[in-house]
Amino acid sequence: METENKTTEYEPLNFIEQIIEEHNRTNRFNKKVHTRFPPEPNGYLHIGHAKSICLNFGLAEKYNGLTNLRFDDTNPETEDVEYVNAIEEDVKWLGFDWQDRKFFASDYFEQLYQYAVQLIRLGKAYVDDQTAEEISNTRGTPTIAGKESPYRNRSIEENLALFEAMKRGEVEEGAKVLRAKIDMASPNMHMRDPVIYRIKKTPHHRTGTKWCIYPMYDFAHCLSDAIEGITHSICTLEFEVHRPLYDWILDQLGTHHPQQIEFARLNLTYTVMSKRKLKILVEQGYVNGWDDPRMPTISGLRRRGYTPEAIRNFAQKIGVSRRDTIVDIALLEFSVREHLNKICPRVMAVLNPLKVIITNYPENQTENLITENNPEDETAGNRTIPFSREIWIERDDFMENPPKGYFRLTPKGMVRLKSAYIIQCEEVIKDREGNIIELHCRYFENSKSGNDTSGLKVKGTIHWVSVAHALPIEVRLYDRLFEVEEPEGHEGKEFTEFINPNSLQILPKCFAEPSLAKAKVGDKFQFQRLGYFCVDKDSTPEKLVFNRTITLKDTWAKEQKKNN
RNA sequence: UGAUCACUGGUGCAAUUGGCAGCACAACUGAUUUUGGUUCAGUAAGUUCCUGGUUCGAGUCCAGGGUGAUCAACCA
Repeated sequence: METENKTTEYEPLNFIEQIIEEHNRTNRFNKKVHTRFPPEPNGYLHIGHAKSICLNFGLAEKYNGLTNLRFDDTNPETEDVEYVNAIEEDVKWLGFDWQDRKFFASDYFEQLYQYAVQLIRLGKAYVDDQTAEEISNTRGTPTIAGKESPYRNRSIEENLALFEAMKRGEVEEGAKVLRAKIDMASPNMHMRDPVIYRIKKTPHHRTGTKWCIYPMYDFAHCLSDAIEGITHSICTLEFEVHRPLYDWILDQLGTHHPQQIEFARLNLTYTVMSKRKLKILVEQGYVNGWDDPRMPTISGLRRRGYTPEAIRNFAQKIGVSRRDTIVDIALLEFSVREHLNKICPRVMAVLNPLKVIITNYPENQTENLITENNPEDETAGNRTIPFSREIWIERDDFMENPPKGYFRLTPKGMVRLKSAYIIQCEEVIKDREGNIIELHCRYFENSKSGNDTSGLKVKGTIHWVSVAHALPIEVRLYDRLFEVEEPEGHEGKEFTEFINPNSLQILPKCFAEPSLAKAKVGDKFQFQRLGYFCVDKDSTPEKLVFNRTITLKDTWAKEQKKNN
């Protein structure tokens, strides 16, 4: 019984929040927090971006600030509106709102140009006529200083005239660039007179052919942040070595000066995350598009049946730090299960059907049995399910020679049909090859769920679907896309060599209870005892297609695996 | 052989900033259960990378070492 004061509420802050609170203490940004999420519209967002989105919007929310959505569209060769739209949809779906603050770096091309002119006037930038190769060759290495360009000391007037000519399109692509004049001997390669403008005579998806010079990331990003009044410019660790340049440009130009803060990008076991590798998966046909449910893209996760809440909770749980780490995908899976368990109605569906004939049940009788929709949610209510003489059960739920501890159906064994009766297996019917094709069972009329006077005690309860009322459905089972925890970085081996050949299993002939007939694309259910499933967009009026989002935890399967 | 940044149970993050190393996931027991789910109770798991220093006291500060990551596109 020590001092109780230890338990006074103290919410630990992550390192970014600590920085923000320090800024607030010292009044660096007038106690304001204004972040931004700055994707380049050249690909689809993935779960790693989700971490960044949750961070940026979450921080602003916590400190009563704002977050801008800004497309970093300074390279017309790779960017497209298609991506702009997809990105907006994904951010919205995750539950974040940038209100009227959707911006584009291309909105600032004129201002950025003026800033570049100002830099030239300050004698801090020059036009270089060297080729890309020459620039590269004279940059030096981390241990050897670079060589100054022969064009480095042109007069301000000449630089101004040349840059103007570049802007007017009078210079060939690649013939000249604008470089910041910093220090060719800097131990930081990014400070060795970085290129800040290059000529590209490619139409831009928003500005068309108005511009033929485009700012480089380092020049455009810091100034876009400054223009928007960003306070905390949060980016990933690889930009850490860019920070001196970020600061240098803003210092020279004397603008508003946000604080760049770097954090470690998300890595997940059994997953690849780089845009380049995801692109390979799509383009080489390892998956069926960017929204394939096996992809770690936001659109893939959405189609797979993940919820925004699950992803946000996941982002919360993994935290944020500056260490290069790899998060166990089990944590993501835990997050979906946790949320889906709360919200999903329970239904019955049989994936690998085995027919059971209840020999002592009247031939043309149908009973409507009552069952609860969700034991986790009292308000979810009940529904009825039809029961009749012939039912489908899961093939796995019957074993002729069961291992110890198996408590489903066995020859002469008894089992409870969920929300229905206890049955006993009396006869196993096989075909000529010895495959089990049918089970003959009897049921105990007085064992009806909710009204059981049989006194029978059974260990197992299994799910079932009435044959006469069954709704045929297609089910797609997904497993991890890779067979190893870390598919990347194996010497002499491509990450594609680790692809799990069984990551997708299509079951075209499954049966669901009839209540599912009115399910719509995106609807989510727990198929009792099997997992969480959602209706895929490939569904047709004739046939619903379900994606398995994630299995239920299965301690029995785990035990069996161990015993193998 | 350069610069910068990181090292805390298997994994990811904490430790009220110098005061008894804790949470979650994963793992393992058991109870409950008409889902082998959920829930509940519990167990195990750490030389806080190493060595030294400062201090009454170091995961935290200092020095040296080790390991890892990042950086040499007219990509972002």
